[in-house]
Amino acid sequence: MKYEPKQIEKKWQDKWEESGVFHASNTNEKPKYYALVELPYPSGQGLHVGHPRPYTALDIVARKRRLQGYNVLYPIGWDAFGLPTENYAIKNHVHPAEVTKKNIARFKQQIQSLGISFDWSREINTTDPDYYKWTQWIFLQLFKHGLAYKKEMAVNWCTSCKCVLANEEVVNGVCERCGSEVVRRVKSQWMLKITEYAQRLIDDLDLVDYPERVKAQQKNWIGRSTGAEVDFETSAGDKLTVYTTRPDTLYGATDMVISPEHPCIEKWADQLKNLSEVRAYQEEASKKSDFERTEVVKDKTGVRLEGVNAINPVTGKDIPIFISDYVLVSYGTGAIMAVPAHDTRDWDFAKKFGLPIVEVVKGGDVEKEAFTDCETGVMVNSGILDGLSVEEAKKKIISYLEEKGIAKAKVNYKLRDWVFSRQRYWGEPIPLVYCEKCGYVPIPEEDLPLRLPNVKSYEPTDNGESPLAHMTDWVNTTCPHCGGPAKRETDTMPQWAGSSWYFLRYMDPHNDKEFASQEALNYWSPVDWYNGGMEHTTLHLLYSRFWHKFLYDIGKVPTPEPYAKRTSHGMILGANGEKMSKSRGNVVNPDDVVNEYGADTMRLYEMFIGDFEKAAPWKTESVRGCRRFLERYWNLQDCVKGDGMSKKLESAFHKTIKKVSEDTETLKFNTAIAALMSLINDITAVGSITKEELRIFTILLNPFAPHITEEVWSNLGFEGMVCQSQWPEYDEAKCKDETVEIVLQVNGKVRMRTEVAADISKDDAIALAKSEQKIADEISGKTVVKEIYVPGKLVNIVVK
RNA sequence: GCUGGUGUGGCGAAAUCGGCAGACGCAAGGGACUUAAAAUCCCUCGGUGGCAACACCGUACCGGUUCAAGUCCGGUCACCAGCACCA
Repeated sequence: MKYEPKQIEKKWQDKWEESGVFHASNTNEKPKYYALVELPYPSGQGLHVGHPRPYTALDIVARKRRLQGYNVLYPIGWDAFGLPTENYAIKNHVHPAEVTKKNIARFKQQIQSLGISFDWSREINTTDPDYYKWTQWIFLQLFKHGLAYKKEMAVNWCTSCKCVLANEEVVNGVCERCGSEVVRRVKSQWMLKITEYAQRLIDDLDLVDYPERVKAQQKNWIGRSTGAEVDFETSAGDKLTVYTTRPDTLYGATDMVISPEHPCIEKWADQLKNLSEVRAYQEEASKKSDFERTEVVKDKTGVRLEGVNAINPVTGKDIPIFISDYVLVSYGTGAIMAVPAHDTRDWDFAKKFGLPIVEVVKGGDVEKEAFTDCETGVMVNSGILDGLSVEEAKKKIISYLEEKGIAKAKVNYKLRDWVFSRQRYWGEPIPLVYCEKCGYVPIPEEDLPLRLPNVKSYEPTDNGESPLAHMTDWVNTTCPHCGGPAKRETDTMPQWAGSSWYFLRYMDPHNDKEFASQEALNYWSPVDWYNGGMEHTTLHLLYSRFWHKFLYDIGKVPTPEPYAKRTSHGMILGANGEKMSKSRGNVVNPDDVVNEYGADTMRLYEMFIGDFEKAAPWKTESVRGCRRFLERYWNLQDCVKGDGMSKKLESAFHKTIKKVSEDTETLKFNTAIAALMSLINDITAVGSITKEELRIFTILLNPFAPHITEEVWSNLGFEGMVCQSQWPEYDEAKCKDETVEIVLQVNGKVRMRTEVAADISKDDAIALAKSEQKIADEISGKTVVKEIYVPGKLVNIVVK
């Protein structure tokens, strides 16, 4: 009997689907387990070899949990709104919904060929009106709670997509998706107040089990800093407020810098002697893209505001005010106090403009460079602060200024609100109408979903309006509030909307009364294990935590955090170690691998390739090794002799059960497979296997290679399917061998190895070592200083 | 610059608490079987020296702690990812 994956894989996939073994139940006595992978975007290229890596990994976890007696939810769906589909539709004159349907069919067929144990009865699709009804509903709740607002603001505009991008979607000044230039444009946009949740998004990271790098990256992105806002009197008779994290250096503030967009400039326009110069600088700054403005290497530029000065509140001195584009209007108050001696940017600026540099923290040479160390410095030239440490000085100056009413402690975040509107067709319509009398009014919840109308052309427009704006029939409507004429919002939601809550829908996907029932939410929440890509750490992962916290606040979900545990997989690279891409010509299609080697080999190889969390290059030669292993396993069917556990293999089996059980919990699939390979080497050495041993081996291998193990299971005549059997237990006592090989060392150098009883005493072990001729020769004539015995490992005799 | 991470054979990689460096697999070389090839099975496989037993060296680099360091500590270099004029 030869191993022919083609003949068995489809057969078992059909049996699993027909029998519904992987369908989760919402009413079950068993403990629940919710395993989740990021729902894919069904692109036109189909699956590539990177997709199955996380799917297989959590499939192993899901299958193992079922064998351990859990009621497992392991769902899948499609995040199908988005630009690539829309662009393809425009180019080829097909409806995006048609493209989406086709792409999904292809993805589904490909994923199913891998034997992933998804519960297909809960499949969702973010572009399905029955789904986006609830995306719109959540948006309306955000709106009703004041967390969605419209704002005229400078936004990132992708020149090629002709669409606004969120800050998170701009990478190195270009569009994350298409790589085109991103410019600033002032537009009125829907915003979501994610900043209101900034602190909780940091704090609640303590509640969850995420990799350190994910937590660090999120904290970094939110960018909390503590400091103070300080008011400076100006010669114009008003106040200029700055934000600083170093209030301790206030005595060293010798000038002020405000951003070119700062409103004070308009206020002071009449008093500025060099207004035209100031205007010219503002004009220049406004033309620059964000990327140009934030390039670090470039020289500082700026213009002094002639005619208005500020007064340092502690030294009483007049100090000049500059405008410069190194100060951002969108952070803090858009104005800073410059302390050239203790801030590198202020130092550069002061050097360029010949401004004084006053040292107020001793410890460096401020003529050579800014001294920014907060740990070691001591305050000088600082009146009431002299002699204090930086930390002490911060506290003292803030309370001193607070008493005088000119400062207050302040926390700031780098995180900005989420730009939520897109000027494109293929997204969820924003369910609001604009009425001249009533303003923005939500459409009634019972009218949801607000369906995307069929348009003839999806072309984005150059004036920045959504293609929906041309559909006057659809746009013109009546105000749900006053009944007067009104216009629909024509922007759509960003792609991130649908994926910000999809994991909740899986819990109760066919509910038409609620996004999910309370019972389902209470039963399944939270997601027990969520695996996804690192690239989503500051996008999807942060956005969905925000939405979930909001739903928690309004009493709709039972837990403050959506995901109890998050892990991240590494990318699968081309054979040349580069990222797989069409242009590099190094793309491997999973269909080809499945065709040639079978899905089980494909799965096994993807798990064996290396550290799950690290990137790994694909090597087709290495795939063979996994196929060989499966064939050796297949051939064990011909070597079955006897029942029960054989003495020879007992401890090897217990050790392997232990190793595989533990390693699959810690993402070490590669070493779990290595352990199974070792066990097969042991079995081959013995020459035969009992039926019971093969039964256990089959269960252990089942989560990794589900098809071949079902076939062997049925060939052996066992009841039911392996995937419904029970995960084997190991006995710690039986994991130990009776004898072990230990190393005999002299002065830490290995001199020889010997077999001893596992429970040998220290004295006996050392005596045994000394009785060996080789060791005795080494130590003779020397003084024994120390004797070390590490049970099961080694004896070390230290001599002088 | 800041944050997090990585550095081990020809290659992918292993190595709970500091305790045999290189498990497992790939590739390569040799052998068996075969008319032959493929497949399979067996052997070798970090470096240097040696006929050999064996010895010495070896986990990016320099130093330290320790009976013992890939692992801990201090410093340096290189690479990867994220952030970056955020005051």
